[in-house]
Amino acid sequence: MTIEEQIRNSVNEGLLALYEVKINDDVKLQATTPPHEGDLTIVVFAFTRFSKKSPEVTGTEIGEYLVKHSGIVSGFNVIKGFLNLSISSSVWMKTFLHTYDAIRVGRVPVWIADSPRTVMVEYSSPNTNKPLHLGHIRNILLGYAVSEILISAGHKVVKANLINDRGIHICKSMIAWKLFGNGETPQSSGMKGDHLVGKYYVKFDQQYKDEVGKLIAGGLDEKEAKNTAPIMLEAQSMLRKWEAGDAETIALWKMMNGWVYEGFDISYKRLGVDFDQYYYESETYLLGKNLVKEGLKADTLYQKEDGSVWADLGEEGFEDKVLLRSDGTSVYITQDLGTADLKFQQYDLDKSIYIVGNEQDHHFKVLKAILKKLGKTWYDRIFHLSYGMVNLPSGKMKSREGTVVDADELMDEMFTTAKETTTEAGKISEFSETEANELFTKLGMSALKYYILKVDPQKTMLFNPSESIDFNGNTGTFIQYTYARISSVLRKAGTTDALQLFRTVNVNSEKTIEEKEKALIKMLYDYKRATCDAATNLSPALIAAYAYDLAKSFNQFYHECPIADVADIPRSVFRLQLAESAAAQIKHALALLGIEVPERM
RNA sequence: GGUCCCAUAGCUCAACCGGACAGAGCAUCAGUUUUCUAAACUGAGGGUUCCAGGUUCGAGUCCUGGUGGGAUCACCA
Repeated sequence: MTIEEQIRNSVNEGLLALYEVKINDDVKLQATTPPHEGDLTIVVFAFTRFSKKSPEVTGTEIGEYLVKHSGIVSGFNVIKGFLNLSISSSVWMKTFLHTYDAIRVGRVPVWIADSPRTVMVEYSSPNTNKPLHLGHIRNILLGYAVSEILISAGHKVVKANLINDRGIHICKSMIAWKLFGNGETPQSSGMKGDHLVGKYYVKFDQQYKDEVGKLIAGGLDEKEAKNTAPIMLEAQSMLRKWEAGDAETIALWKMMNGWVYEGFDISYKRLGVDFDQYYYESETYLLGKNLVKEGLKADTLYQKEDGSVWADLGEEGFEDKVLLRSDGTSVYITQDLGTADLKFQQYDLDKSIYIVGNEQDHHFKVLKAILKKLGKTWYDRIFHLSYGMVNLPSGKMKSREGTVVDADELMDEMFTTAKETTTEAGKISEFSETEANELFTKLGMSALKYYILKVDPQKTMLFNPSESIDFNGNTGTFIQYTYARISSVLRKAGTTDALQLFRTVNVNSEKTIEEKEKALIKMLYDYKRATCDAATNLSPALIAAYAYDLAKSFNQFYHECPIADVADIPRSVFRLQLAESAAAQIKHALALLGIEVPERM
């Protein structure tokens, strides 16, 4: 039973004994805020209606009861309606020893869900016509971290990537390459495949603008010019050929997509993320059509005279939505209906999470409404994890204005900055080149990942390229530094005869503990709450906040308390165990965010 | 225009289910190293939580109305 549960039970008993009431809702418990003395605080306003006494008197009565009967409360004070409880230090010691028992054998105690679920997390989901950018990075890091958090809570997670590998936008880069590429390949140009294809996507846009401009100058109105520009007509013709299975077009498509996948794989590997299941839209885009046909047969959808098929969403408060064009082809949402269904056919999913930007909020509401209409009982298990955009100081990233922050370039820059900063610090002179490069990668990626993941997913965030990303303060690097520091202490203690027994000796739970030691124990204890909150809210930001608080708490402890001191072996044993626990939890928390720790830096 | 989201220190972000004097980091200023890694630690200054009402013992948080910003409402994806 946790400390909180014990307190709650005792309070309930106390209310029964003192005022003869049984309350149904949970007792409000919170950590005592610093200026006040105590560990946990109960807000007693809610109980005054039972006691018929002032908040102060009520608090005092409950406090007295808890000291007498709970077995873990050593003292209390009441300020206004707040009952501040001090928990016996032996209770804190016992929680720590319990934690350390697990850590000693390589397990970090985290929150585990009562019943494990099967969850799909779809993330990344790129188009195959351009390289990944900063927006994708937020998506990918969120998807990976959310998956890892759910896995650590005991759930079975399928990491999925739905690749948008077909459609008019893919044909645009294909036609531009065909017209202007002169057979250029990643090998011949030395360009990463996704960047090469992206180059032709840009080329298409330039050429298209050019042609539209000339047509307008030649007397056409804008709409007409846009519809009749030769390169656009060629792209459309290419899409028709693709859909008809034209061998030459398919070959070109396969070749160029292959380049893109090679490029993406490199980026994914650098980001340290992986997938269990790939879906390709070229293979799933027709599935939705069948659902629509069934819906039409069942009369849950309707057809207009021109042949187009619609969903009536009046009841849901939305406009009607077209699902099949009058020419019988499917639209974007139709494909999504199909893949949503496929996911549930393939896996027995309790939850299907989509990591997709908040610009698609409306799309997902409509998607669920249509699935409901089609009689898919699982429609409610779909969850859109809607995250905010990443903006620049100048505003939105725009590919046409060239303000997009490229993922690979950004990672390069992070590496370089890590290298410069580390070289300046001058602590790694004995590192081999390979070791040094590994370290720069760990530090650079950590700075980037933490910077993005510490922000509440839901919120729009700002990225300032000129200020780049910090390595001091509330950063991934700071947390890694704390880990490396602990490693250093443990390493040295491990080679000292008198101290190395910290790994085998047991600490007496009746030992007195100092303020910073207790603060650290409380932080360590808090990890279960943090992992619980992160898993239930699907928020890596909560893990980031925890990791930072833990690191800060350790640094304060480190500053004030000698850890490895041969003059006081029993004390050092305890502190080394504390340090080892902090290191293990930091490592675990960062791993949930996809961040690796260095042993030295 | 309809719908949805957002607004907290100069800047970037916190604040669990409505709880105490709204917290960190960066930046600014002042300190700490013969001692376990100073990428650290300690301290100072910095706030009408966009505005106006309301609910409540208590509101940054909930409700109503404004202001400002963003997204979305295609036989685009």
